[in-house]
Amino acid sequence: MRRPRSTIAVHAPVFAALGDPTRLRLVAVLCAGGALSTAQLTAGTAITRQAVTKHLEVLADAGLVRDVRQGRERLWELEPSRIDEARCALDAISQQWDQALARLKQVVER
Amino acid sequence: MRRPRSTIAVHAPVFAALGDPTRLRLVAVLCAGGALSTAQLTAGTAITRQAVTKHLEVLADAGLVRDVRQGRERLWELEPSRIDEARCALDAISQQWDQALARLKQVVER
DNA sequence: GCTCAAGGCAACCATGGGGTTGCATATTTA
DNA sequence: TAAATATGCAACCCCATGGTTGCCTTGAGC
Repeated sequence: MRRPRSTIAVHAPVFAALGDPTRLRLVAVLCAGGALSTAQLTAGTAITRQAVTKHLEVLADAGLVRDVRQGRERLWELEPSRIDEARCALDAISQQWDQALARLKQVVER
Repeated sequence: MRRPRSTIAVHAPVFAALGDPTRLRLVAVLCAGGALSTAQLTAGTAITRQAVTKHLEVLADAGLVRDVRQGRERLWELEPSRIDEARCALDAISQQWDQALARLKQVVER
């Protein structure tokens, strides 16, 4: 329970940000739709604009999303650089799991 | 903001479970160490056994981990079937992000 | 049977997170 | 300029979550 401490400190906030249904949905929408304003992202949601704003800022703090001011609008888009880091984190865990699965199979089939 | 609702409902809890540093560390330890007892997982931690138990049960509720009683011990191990589902979720999001990245590059390089 | 170690259970606490309302501010646009 | 739109800010609420302590139960080993 020692080695991956730094890795964990980096990746846990990303998972935490993705761990809310509303935020995961926002990410999905931004994946599909490019840059959208706060109002656009609020439309079709059952919650308030302020609540959506809070969620978007959580995603921004996790580095998953970025906001650009344009006139009176605040446009939100995926953060490309951080997204790749997040992908690496996911891949790392996937590989760990692969190895664990391989070990389990060995044990079972022995 | 409509289509991926069911997918999201399934995957968000998994990310939420991984979104805590303590739990992410527990998963890493179990990846590396096979089945370990609650006491073993608590050793080396700054928190109480009961706290560790709560975290492990959160992971179990998310389907990431499973417990097996053995004598007076409670052994914890990764849940193979659910782990694969989680991997699929991660891959799905990775692909979404890949597509989003591709679109972004097209826009930038245009 | 006794003793010790591993857990279970329940109560309790503090904080943070998800949401809301109300009102002020800044841009468009007619 | 006036009206309408898109946000910002701050206070406030409620409850889930991460943690703790205290005490009881159960299995292992002598």
